[in-house]
Amino acid sequence: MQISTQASQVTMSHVARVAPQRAANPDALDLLEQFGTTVRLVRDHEIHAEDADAEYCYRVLSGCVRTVRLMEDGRRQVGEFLLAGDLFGLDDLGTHAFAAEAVTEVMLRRYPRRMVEALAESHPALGRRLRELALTHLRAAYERMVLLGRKTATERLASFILEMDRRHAASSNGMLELPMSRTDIADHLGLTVETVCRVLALLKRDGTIYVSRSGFRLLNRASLRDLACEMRH
Amino acid sequence: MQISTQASQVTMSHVARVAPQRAANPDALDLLEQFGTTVRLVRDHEIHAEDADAEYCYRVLSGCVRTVRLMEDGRRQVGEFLLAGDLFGLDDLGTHAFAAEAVTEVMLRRYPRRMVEALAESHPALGRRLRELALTHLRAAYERMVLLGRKTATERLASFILEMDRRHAASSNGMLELPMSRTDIADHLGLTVETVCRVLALLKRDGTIYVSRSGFRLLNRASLRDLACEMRH
DNA sequence: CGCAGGGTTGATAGCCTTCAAGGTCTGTGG
DNA sequence: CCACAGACCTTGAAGGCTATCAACCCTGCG
Repeated sequence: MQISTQASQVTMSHVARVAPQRAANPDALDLLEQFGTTVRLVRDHEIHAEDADAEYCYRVLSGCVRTVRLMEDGRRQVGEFLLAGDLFGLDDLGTHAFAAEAVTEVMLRRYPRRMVEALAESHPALGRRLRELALTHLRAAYERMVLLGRKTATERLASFILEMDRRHAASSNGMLELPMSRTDIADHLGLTVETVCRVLALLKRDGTIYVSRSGFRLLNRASLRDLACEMRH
Repeated sequence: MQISTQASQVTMSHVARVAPQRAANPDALDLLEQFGTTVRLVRDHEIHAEDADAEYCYRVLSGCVRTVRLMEDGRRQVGEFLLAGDLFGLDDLGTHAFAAEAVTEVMLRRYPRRMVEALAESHPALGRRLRELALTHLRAAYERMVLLGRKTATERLASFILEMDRRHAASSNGMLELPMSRTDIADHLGLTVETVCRVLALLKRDGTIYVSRSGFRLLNRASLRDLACEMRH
């Protein structure tokens, strides 16, 4: 295990919040902090396997994580990408439905599930927060069902780029840096690498986005929103 | 509104449980019962709209409900089918992400969300149960992402039939009666009606299932499971 | 410098959709 | 009781979107 566990000396200020909140109104999730351990993982390291007992849950401090489901014949579905501030490993009951892997080198804060559940028992606010979190994820999952079930390749890419732009608060100088490969994006959107490339080339030609190997620049948000076929947002 | 609200005289014995449990270990959800109202709705009646404030949640007593998302150009995604015993309307925070409609004539037990949330505050067991429920739905949602993102038409149908068979406890004489139309099934699986028909015809020719207008008979479960491409179950 | 892995582009194929038409069932009204 | 209308289902033919196969490019790194 190439995990470098550091002493649990992380103060609150170092920990990205799940949702930015007023300092006066601390997040119930902060309760977990005292039981957290910080770990650093190299690129492509498996954080937990499919079907593994859900011993821990995690918060991404930096870097990017993907959740993955592999079919016997090699077909792959990327459930989601987790960015700094995101929690994962809480959406499972006994065992994880998806594996989790480091897309880039990542720093994670790791919490024992057993401890989380115990805390939730004694702190109703935490229990409430956990349910709220599950419901937020559920809504995102339903949204993705529409994407996977009914949207075209172009619509999927447009939706994906907008979602990433929305989540990626820290986009330096208007550039949306995306750490995952084209293959990862394809497996997330139910497409192939080639289709992802072609659609990105189209959007680039249209002047809708600028595309480089590791990122995008959104040149025409209105056009993207039209393409994404979403009513809200 | 063609809702016939009946006096709240339903005793526990009339209410299907979400998950069958030992009578000695009552479900925390039973707490809601005293605040429930029974309503009967005709086929195709809208139970709640997309984006509607989530005022109520529901338990299906009999019949079938679908959750639906409509895109501007008419494309439709059926989120899920709810059968007797299933709860819905709890998976939303402020507003419903999908509309809900009666597939058949349905009897519903309706509970005010406000009351549910209040009860969850004072009864930790209920809060826990609600989170458990959300996580169960979340797992199902992730499973469906694999289906929509990576499975072929045949695999989708096989998975669907097996899922329905699993959930539809009361299948009289081995016949799996499905109340929803081919169009509903298609919109649930990200396919067209025609494809659903063709694949069903194939499975029938193979001798895997028997198909009639309103139901199926599973003749070869092993074959179906192979086709479904699921490791578990 | 050469290699390996990811990215891009082109040509072809295939699965599913679209369009079209006919079939079947059900409920309704004469 | 029967005829009819309409909705749903089924099947066929053609087309399109995306996948597959293949080749080449680019970049980072040993």
